[in-house]
Amino acid sequence: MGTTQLDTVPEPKYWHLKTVLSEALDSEFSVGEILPNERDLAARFGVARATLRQALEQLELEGRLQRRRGVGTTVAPPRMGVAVASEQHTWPGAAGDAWQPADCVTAAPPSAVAQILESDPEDGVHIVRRSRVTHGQPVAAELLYIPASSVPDLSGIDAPSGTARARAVLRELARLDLEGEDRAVELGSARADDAKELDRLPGAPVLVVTTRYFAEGRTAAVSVATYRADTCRLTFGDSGGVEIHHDPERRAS
Amino acid sequence: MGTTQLDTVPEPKYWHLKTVLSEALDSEFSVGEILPNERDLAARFGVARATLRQALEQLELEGRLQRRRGVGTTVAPPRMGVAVASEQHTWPGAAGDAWQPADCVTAAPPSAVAQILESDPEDGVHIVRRSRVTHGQPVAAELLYIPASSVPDLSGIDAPSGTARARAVLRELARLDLEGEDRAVELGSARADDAKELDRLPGAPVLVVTTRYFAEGRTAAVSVATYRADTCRLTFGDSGGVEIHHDPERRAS
DNA sequence: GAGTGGTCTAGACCACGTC
DNA sequence: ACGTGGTCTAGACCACTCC
Repeated sequence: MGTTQLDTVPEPKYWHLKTVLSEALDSEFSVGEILPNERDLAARFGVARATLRQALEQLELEGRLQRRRGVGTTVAPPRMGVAVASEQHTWPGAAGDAWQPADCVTAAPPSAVAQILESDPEDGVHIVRRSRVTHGQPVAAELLYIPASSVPDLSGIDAPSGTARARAVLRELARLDLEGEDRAVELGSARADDAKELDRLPGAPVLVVTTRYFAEGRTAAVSVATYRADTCRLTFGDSGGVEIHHDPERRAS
Repeated sequence: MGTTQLDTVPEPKYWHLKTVLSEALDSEFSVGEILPNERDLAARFGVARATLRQALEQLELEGRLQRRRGVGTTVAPPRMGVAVASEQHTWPGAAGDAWQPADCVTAAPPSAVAQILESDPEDGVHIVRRSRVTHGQPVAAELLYIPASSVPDLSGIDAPSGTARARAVLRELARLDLEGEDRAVELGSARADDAKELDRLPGAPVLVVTTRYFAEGRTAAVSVATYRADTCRLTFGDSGGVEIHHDPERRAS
C-alpha cells in the first residue's frame, strides 16, 4: 500500500495552504516584506485565486498579514499590546489617558445605550467622540455617552460642540466620585464611519469594548470603544509591557 | 436628472444585502427560526450564492446567525455574557469556578508559553485541559500551564494523568499565595482540536484570553482560554448580569 | 496606465445531518 | 436518499495606489 495514513479527514485546501504559508512567513519572510501578488501566489500553489484568498483572509484575521488594495500584501508585525484597563479605576480623560477627544454633540442615545444607562431614550446625552493612536497608528475609535443629568453644571460653556465642548464635558464628569466600572468585550465588524477612522474597510473585524462607569449609585457614563482586531491585543492589568510572540507550534495548525 | 444622490460610493452588494437581511432578522424572524436555504435566498435577492454567503458570514461573525452544515441557518439568540474576571483574584479551580477539568499531562511547554513563564523550554510543565459549559453549550476550552516547580509536592499523587491528576495539580497550586494576575484578549481562529470541543469548524473566530497568575514573585501559571466569538460576550467586573440587546440603529449599518 | 487587492458570477462537487 | 452548508474553480470587472 502506498498510503501510510488513511485519509480519514481530507483537510480543505485553504486550510493546508494557510499552514504552508504560515510556516513560510516564519522562516522566509521578515516583518514589512511584500508577498507576491494573489494571482502569482495562486498559480504557484496550483489553486484558484478565491481559494488562496480564503487562506490569506485567515492569516490576516490572526494578525499575521496586512493587505491593502492597490498596494499589496505585507507581513504584519506582532500585535501591539493596548492597555484597556488597569487595577485602579479612572474617569475617561484623566491624566495619562491615551485617548484624544475629537468632538461632542448632544442628542438622544441609541436604544441599546439608553438601556444600559437605564434612562429614558428621550433624555439627552452628550456624545463625545474620541480616538486612540499608538505608534503613529489609529487603533481605536470610541463613543462616550454621558447623560446630561450626570454633568448638570455645563451652562457656563458656550461651545455648542467641537473639541472644546468635549473637554468641558469630560472635566465636569471628573468632578463626580467614581465608584466603580466594569467592561465587556465582544467581536464585531466595523461600521462605515469607524472603518474610515481605523483605516480599514467596512466590515473589518473589531473588538468592541463596552465600559460602564458608576457614580452616585447609578451608571454615570457608558463608553463603546472599537479596536482594530487585526493589530491589537487588549490588555487588562499590568501585562501591557510583555510582548507575546507568534508561536508556530501552537497557532499554525 | 433621475438621480437625487450622486453615487459617490457604490456600496458593495454583500454589504447592502447584509443590511437588508439584518433588518429582516429584526422585524420578521424570531430567535431559533430557520432561514430559507442559501440557494433560495440567493435567487430571491438576485445574487450569486457566493455573494449571499459573504453577507451571511458577516452576520454570523456578529452573532446574529448560526449556520450548521447539513442542518441550515438559524437566528441566533443574543450573545451570552460570560464572566472572565471579577474584582478579586482567585486561582483557577477555586470554589465557584465555572471550569471543569478534563485531564492533565506533563510535557515541555510550547515556546510562546515558555517565554511568558520566563522558564527554560526544557523544564517540564503540567498542562491541564479544562472546558467551560454555559446553558448547556460549550463556550470555551482552556490549556493551563503550570511549571512543575510551582507545585513541587505532587509526589504523593499516583495518577500519572487524567482528571484526578488535574484536580491534584490545581489543589497544590491553590496552596500558593496568589499575588496578582493580568489578562490579554485577542482575536484568533480555532485550532482543529479546540474547534471540535467548541462544536465549530476549524478556523472559526475565537477570543483568546491569556491570563498570567503571579505568586512568589514570579509567574506561577499561565492560562490560554479560547472562547467562541460568535456566542460569547466576555465580561470583566460585575457586568455579567446585564444583557445587552442588539440595536438595529447602531449595529446594522 | 499598470498593478494591486476587492467584488461578483455561475457553475461543480463534497461532507454532514436527518429522514 | 435528500437537503443542507462548506469548498473549489475559472473566469470577469471594479476601486484603489503609485508612477
